[in-house]
Amino acid sequence: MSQSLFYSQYTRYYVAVDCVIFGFNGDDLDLMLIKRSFNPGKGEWALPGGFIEPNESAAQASKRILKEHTGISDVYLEQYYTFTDVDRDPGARIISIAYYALIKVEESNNELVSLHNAYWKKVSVLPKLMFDHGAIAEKALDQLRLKAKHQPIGFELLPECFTIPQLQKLYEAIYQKKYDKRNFRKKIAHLGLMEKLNVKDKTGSKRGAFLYKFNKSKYKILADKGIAFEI
Amino acid sequence: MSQSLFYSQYTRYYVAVDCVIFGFNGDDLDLMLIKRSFNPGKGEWALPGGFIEPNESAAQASKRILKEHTGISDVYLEQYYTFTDVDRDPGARIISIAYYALIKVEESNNELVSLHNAYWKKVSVLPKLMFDHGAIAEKALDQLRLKAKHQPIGFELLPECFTIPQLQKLYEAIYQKKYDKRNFRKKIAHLGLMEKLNVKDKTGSKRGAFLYKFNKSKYKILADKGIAFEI
DNA sequence: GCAAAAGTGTTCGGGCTACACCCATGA
DNA sequence: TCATGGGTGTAGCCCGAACACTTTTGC
Repeated sequence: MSQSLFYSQYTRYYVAVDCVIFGFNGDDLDLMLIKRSFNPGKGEWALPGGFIEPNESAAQASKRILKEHTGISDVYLEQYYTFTDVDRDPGARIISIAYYALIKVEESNNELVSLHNAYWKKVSVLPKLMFDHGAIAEKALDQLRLKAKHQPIGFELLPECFTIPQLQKLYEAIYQKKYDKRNFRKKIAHLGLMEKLNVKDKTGSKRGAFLYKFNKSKYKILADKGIAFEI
Repeated sequence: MSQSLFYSQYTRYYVAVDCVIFGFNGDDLDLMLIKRSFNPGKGEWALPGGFIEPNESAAQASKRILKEHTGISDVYLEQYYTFTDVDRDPGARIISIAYYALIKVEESNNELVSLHNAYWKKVSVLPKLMFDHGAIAEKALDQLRLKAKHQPIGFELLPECFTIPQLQKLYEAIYQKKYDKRNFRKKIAHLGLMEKLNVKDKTGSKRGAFLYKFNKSKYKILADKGIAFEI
């Protein structure tokens, strides 16, 4: 085995990825949790996850798991921490590389979701999770909050076209905090990255609210110039 | 083996930690690099690192490596990314959990440093590194820059007592950017977290500059109240 | 006395906050 | 016509950026 040539005296470990999958339902920020049907941890709530295969990177493994659970292959994924405590899994020593994903819930395949015993749960009132998955989820939320301030990742949770009130509700759900709608609008407008469409969404109100698109390419040009996004 | 009870069908991998050790010499931000004396990668520049032992977490492993290379055991350490590309190490598949460390160079044991063929190299002009270590170091620098804006981690690179010009030079080295000294002083003073000592440091100038200490406990109180640190 | 670094204030503009009313529409 | 959410402007304050001269002292 060439694998052993230099390093054979060292121990090898199981390495898994765990995915903290965020979705936004219009009011709450949700997280996809699995009701575990097998041991260890049978009957408990857990994060979707799986072992890394020999031919794939951790990013590929988490994409695979994302696709298995939602049917979506083009997903915003961010690796944020690796959990290595010796006793974190009672079944064996497992090192777990954690990713959080932002998905547009309306694109996810509900049949696949239920097939995996997966449910959307509000992040504001999460149940107790198996092993250290509670800490894994908490840290994901911290990282999401940190990142969403400086990078336009919120849009990954919204449909391509969305209204300003929807966007505001999303940020309110992420930060668990109300914003003044006039100031919020001003800040968004000031970014200069929104394309207003001449179409209204009437699902949220009688009057209807204008739809907007986020101009990703314009953002990239600004980002390359070193101009910061801030929300 | 209980290790195999649930998971025996899965592959196990070597898991290492790599440490990006930052130090500040008064002018430049430095990084500790090893001139490798063994294969794979013999003769190339590499990050200090090592394999995780069965009885230790990744954090413990990186502390161990830090201590081996510098003699210091109380070190600011931050895990920031895990590198998992299948072919990242030509010798075998190795998953590497990367940490960056901030140390006070004056506390490090130079004999230990040279014993490991380690050298301090300016981050502004790094040599080519072995395997993906260049990318690992780059990402560490990105993370350091991100974090140093919002958390008082710069002080980990300075002696306990330092002057304002020293502090300014440190931030200039981190961000590769000059600051106006009047504005810098104001910003620092405005934090209200510096204790001015009635002692001057005369090593940097004839006139001498007053020494200060960072008031960690005061910072913690503010941080717990949710008051942000910003620099 | 001069070189070299330390130390100090003011002005201006932009962005953040706080705040209240009219608009459009479906029921 | 009324209830519901969409949409708009202004005033005050604070903060960050720009900018130049005096002080101290070792040589």
